[in-house]
Amino acid sequence: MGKLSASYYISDDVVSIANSLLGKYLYCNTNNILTGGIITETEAYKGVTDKASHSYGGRLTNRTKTMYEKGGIAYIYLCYGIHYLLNVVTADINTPHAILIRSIYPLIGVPEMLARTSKKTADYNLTIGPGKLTKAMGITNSLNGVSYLENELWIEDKGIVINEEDIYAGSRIGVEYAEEDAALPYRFVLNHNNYIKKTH
DNA sequence: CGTACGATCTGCT
DNA sequence: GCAGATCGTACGA
Repeated sequence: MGKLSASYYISDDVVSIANSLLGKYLYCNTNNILTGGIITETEAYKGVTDKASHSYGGRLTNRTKTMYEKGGIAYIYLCYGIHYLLNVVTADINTPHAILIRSIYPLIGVPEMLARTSKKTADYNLTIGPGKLTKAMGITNSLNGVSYLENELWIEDKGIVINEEDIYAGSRIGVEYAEEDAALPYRFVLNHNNYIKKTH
C-alpha cells in the first residue's frame, strides 16, 4: 500500500512489473495541478534483447541513456513529432528495461485534464492512449529522468486486487518492425469495469 | 549536414 | 477508413 518504493522498480522481470502496474494509481503534480487515475494499460520493453525496444542491441544515445539509469525514474520521449510518451524505467543501472504507460482511467483532476485536452466528457476516453494521457496530465520532456519516488510524478498501490481473468495480455501496438519480437505478449490491458465502481 | 521515419491522434470523408 | 500534422532522433555521407 502507498507509494511504490525503490525496490518495486529494481526487479529484472519487466514483464511481471508491467502486469502488476495494472490497478495502481498514477499521479502527476505539475504546475500545482494534481492529476491521476488508475493504470489500465501497459507495455513492457525488455531492454537490449527486445527488437521493439529503443535500447535493443545496447543502443545508447542521448535519448535512450535515460533507460540505462537505475529503475524508478521516468523515460519520456517525443513520438511522431507531436506526442510525449511516458515510460517507467525498471531494473538496476545498465539494464535498460522500460514500461510504456498506455492508458489510465481518469479520477483525479478531471476538470484540469478536460481543459488540457479540449474534451467535454470525463469518461475513460479522456486518457486512453499514451499521447492523450500525457497531454491530459501535463507531462512533457521536462519530466524525463524524474524519479517516481518524489512528489512530482509517482505511482501508488491503493489496495486494488486484480483478478487474472480481468487482464488481457497480447501483442504490443505499432511495433510491426520488431520481427519475431512483435508477437510477444508484453501488452497488458485491464478490464477496468470491474474495478472503477469500487472507487466511486 | 541531409534525410527518413516513428511505442500516435484527430478530423474529415 | 485514411491522410495530415509535425519534429526530434538516428544514422549515413
